[in-house]
Amino acid sequence: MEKPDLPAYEQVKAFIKGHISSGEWRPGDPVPSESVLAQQFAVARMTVNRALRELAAEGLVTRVQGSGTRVAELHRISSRLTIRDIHEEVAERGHVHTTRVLLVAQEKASADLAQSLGLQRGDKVFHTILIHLENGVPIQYEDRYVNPAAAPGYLDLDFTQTTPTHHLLACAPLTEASYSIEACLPTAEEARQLGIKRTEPCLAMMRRTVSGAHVASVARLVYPGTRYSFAGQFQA
Amino acid sequence: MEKPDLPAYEQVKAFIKGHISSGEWRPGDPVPSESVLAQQFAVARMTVNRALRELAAEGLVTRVQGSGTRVAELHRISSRLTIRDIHEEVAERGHVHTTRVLLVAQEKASADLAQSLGLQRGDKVFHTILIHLENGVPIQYEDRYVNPAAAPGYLDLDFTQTTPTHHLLACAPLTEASYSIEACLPTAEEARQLGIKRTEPCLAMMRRTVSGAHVASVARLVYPGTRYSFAGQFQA
DNA sequence: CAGTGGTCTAGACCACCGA
DNA sequence: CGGTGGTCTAGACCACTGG
Repeated sequence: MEKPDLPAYEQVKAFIKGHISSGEWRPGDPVPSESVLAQQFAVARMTVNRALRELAAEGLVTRVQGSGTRVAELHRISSRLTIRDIHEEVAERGHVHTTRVLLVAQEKASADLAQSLGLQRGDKVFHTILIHLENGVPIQYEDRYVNPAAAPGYLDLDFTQTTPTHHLLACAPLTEASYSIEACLPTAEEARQLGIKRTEPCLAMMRRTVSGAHVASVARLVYPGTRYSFAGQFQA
Repeated sequence: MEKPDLPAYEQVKAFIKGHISSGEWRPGDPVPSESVLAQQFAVARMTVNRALRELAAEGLVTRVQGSGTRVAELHRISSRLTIRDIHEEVAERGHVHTTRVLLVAQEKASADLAQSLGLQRGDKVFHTILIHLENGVPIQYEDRYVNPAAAPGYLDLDFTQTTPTHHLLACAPLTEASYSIEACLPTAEEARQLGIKRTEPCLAMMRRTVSGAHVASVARLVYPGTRYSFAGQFQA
């Protein structure tokens, strides 16, 4: 009795999922129409519609108006990669997060940086460099530029108490973000601050966040390869 | 006239999204109740319900039965990382994908491997090692173990014509997958086959796929850091 | 208790597809 | 053309929350 009274639309979903994951219905095969399923389960078509709509959103089936519903070609495994505030992430592991502040400054934007932030060359930008530690061990080197228009009070923060991410999310509502992850070797300075050898590979994430009309911030986050990994999973 | 007749539920979603991304409604603020919005837009409550349900699924609002709907704390930026068949990925860039086959063998599982695949130590497993090339340049070293129960005919494939991923998806419907990405240095053999120096950092993805009751496959995919990166983006 | 969201119904009209 | 999915309605009952 593990499913006392699953909602009807969940029962329909489970029915379809079962046939798909058992291999009985193969990619490309048609799924019974909404009206057929509605009769079969003795529920309203709207209920079946919700079930199929959610399965489509999950990528398990594809739907074409006028044509029908089919089992999706599962060639793209897609999973959510979640990027979180590092303080929360460490705290959730039951560990202690501390921050070492290396630089808090106002600078003039270089041509490249101005481009990234949507500013003019020479415009003022905020620049911080921090080391994040988990139980005293460095796990991230954070080199960040912030658009003053998005977070005017940024430089006045006490970064040992608040992470840049936390403040930026609070004061510049996030509308868009992009990132890329690659492998690299640390610079001399990064290696020194992270306490690793220059030959130790690292994960580098470049992240750019947009808030409304402004690019809020661009950051380069370097993680020692032996102390960090990105993980995720996918469930049908 | 860019939105001739957006569906009603989309209009409600747009209304809410607008207030959130403009910063007018801040994280934690209450969103008008379903009945209020239904009156305001002169639509049925079901329509508003769908709008709010989808916004909740997108992570923009949180809903608690009996309490209400609130603007979500946007502390987790979450985006879809899509894992795709490398052949498709290369083909989509308009490039040529080729494969170099280094090993196709049947082996006895070591204790560790048996554990990963859900088998007993000494059970037979299939093992392949391939190099994937994009326009003749090595971009991935694929070291894969396959559970014979999930893909009995695996060893008979011509891996210069079909990728393991492609065959596995076709013959063992995917129900679950997990992965982790980390930075590493290549082994001597990996470096040699990829044509890189042993000091060049790489991205390594460990991937484990499950099909129904079986673990179908575990693979280690090594990418030269200078030739590959994972990228994604998030849109509010 | 009144208000909220969670679910469901039995209809309906429409746009679209394929034969 | 008939069948499909896309959307919508005006009700309904329920479980849950908060004061």
